[in-house]
Amino acid sequence: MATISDVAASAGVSAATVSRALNGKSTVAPELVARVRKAADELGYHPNSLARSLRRQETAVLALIIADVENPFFTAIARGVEDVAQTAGYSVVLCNSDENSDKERRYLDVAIQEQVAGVLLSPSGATTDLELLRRRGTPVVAVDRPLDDVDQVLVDTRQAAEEATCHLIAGGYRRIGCITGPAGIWTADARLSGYLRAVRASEIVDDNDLVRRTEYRAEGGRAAAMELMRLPEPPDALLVANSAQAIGVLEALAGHGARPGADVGVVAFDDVPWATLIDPPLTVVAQPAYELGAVAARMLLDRIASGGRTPHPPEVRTLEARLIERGSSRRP
Amino acid sequence: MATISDVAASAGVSAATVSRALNGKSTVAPELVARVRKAADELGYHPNSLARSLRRQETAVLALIIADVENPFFTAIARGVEDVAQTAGYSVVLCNSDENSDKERRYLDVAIQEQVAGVLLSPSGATTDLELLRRRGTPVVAVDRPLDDVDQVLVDTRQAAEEATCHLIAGGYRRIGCITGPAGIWTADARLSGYLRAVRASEIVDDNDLVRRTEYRAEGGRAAAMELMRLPEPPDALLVANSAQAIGVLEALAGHGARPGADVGVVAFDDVPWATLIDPPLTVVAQPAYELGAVAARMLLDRIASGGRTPHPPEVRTLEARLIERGSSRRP
DNA sequence: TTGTAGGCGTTATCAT
DNA sequence: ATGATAACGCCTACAA
Repeated sequence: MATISDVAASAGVSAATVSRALNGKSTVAPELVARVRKAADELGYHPNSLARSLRRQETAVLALIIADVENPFFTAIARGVEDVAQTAGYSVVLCNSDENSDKERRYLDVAIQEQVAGVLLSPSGATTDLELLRRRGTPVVAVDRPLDDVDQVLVDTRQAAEEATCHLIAGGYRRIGCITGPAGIWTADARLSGYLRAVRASEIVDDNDLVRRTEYRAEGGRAAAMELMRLPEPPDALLVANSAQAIGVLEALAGHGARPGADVGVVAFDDVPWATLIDPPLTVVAQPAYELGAVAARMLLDRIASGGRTPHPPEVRTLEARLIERGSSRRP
Repeated sequence: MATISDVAASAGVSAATVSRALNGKSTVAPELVARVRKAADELGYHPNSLARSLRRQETAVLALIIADVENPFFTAIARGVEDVAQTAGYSVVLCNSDENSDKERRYLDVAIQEQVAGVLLSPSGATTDLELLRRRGTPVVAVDRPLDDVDQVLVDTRQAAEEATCHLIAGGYRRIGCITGPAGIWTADARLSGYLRAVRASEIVDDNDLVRRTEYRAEGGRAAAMELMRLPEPPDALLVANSAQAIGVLEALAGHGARPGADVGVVAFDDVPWATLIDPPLTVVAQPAYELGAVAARMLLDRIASGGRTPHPPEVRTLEARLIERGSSRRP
């Protein structure tokens, strides 16, 4: 690996000049720039990013901490982040917090230790402590879930849940249940809140016992749906807050011989590729996941570029979700 | 951030002693070790990994280069890698090559430049050039797809394809088609080869025109299935090499009013969570993706630990896939 | 056993 | 505009 001094020697200048020429810093004679460029090319010189980072006290790496790598919603976010970061010359370290505050904290520690340039975080709990990052001046952007005093990119998920519930009501369903995520996870709370708002604004049954909170996994959805369907007065429709849960819910309904749409209306969050393969096809709330990641990455890069000079207060961008009506929320 | 000299000062020793004490290197007086530990704890000292890496010429980072982050098969691999790496104190940088040799090469460059400790790679083409990595002595492990002269963790995918095809033959299907990935991708070739082997060993129709190669995406699967179904003599069963393709295939079959199982037997690679949600449920070849990642990561860490002293020649581990028979490959 | 000193490759400061 | 020099934080000969 050629170093900066190799290039300097080859171009007949000092290492400092090479550095300046290659970084387009202060004014270097155009002729020297050309000579340096040529020498660097010939030697196949690439600056050692470790040394550079050590010196600059900052790496060209972003940390992306998400709750579940196996959830397509989050991988779509990751893709958005990656595409934007990539073109700006940044790498992305993907960290899987597993909806676990401890793991999340550990990854935040790693991020600090690795001196990443910025952190993208979808907080798993309410307990995220950003003090250390703040002290270092490392910018943070919250993705999909809010966080105090930092830039945020969210989905108007409450509005989406309300709309989805209204859609079920309009379809003639009257005992609508809600299966959402654990308390403390913002998206879970927001979806519940939107659901409640729609229910209460209408004449339909408002029964607390039709609400279930469970982890964002198939198993949770299955258990919740089974409980609800065993009720003396089971729901005639379900709003499901997450696609993994939806898998469990649909399995449970099948187990009960209840047909989506005809017997139990179903709307689930997140558009999944298999939504149209099942019968009837699944009505979903499609979230702009890729966009979420791309926008968040851009905000983070802006903060990084502005170098902690905080030229503007924390900003909140809210993207819209889109209801895609299919057979599972329609009586034949 | 406390540095090693802060700790040294606080413990009343030299920085060198702190380094040795904390790294458990050569013999340091037990009493001093204790004093250093205490000082380090009190100051919340964490070694600066940048400086350490610059000095050691190696980082505690693994690069994982996969073909598609949105494919659950690869995310499961990633999880396996991550879990193993994590417990060994390594971070993982996840890179998405998009089945694109250029992107792959770019990421390999990044890996070299970032001086990662090792690379896990599922090669997108046949053209992967490892010369630079080799020169640096960076160990490489191939995952899911082979690569010359390096450790490899593969699935016996040809065998699995053969078995799946035999299963279809045993089910009474006679014109079995095969939709596989692009030429040059090993898994695609191996699956085709297993399919051909089974077909040729039996008495059923062996027609080259029943084979289609297409990208590993839903769109590719859809197009291929449509073509096949429009044939004068369409297939009565399909072996599909990938779950994304399977989505397209199933959509195409539905479009043709062909029912999986009854009209067209279907077996697809990769067990997906929604396999049991569709009607009839999808017969799949379940690959041990998580295991694949975990085993590969362990092999890589072994190589790293042995520090290029190449104590053993390249090793190939082959894991078994499992056929899960469901309704889509059964005539009612 | 412990300390001293040099260097990993860059970049920023200070001269010139 | 350019060059010499120091420093980022750590590790490891080598010396004591």
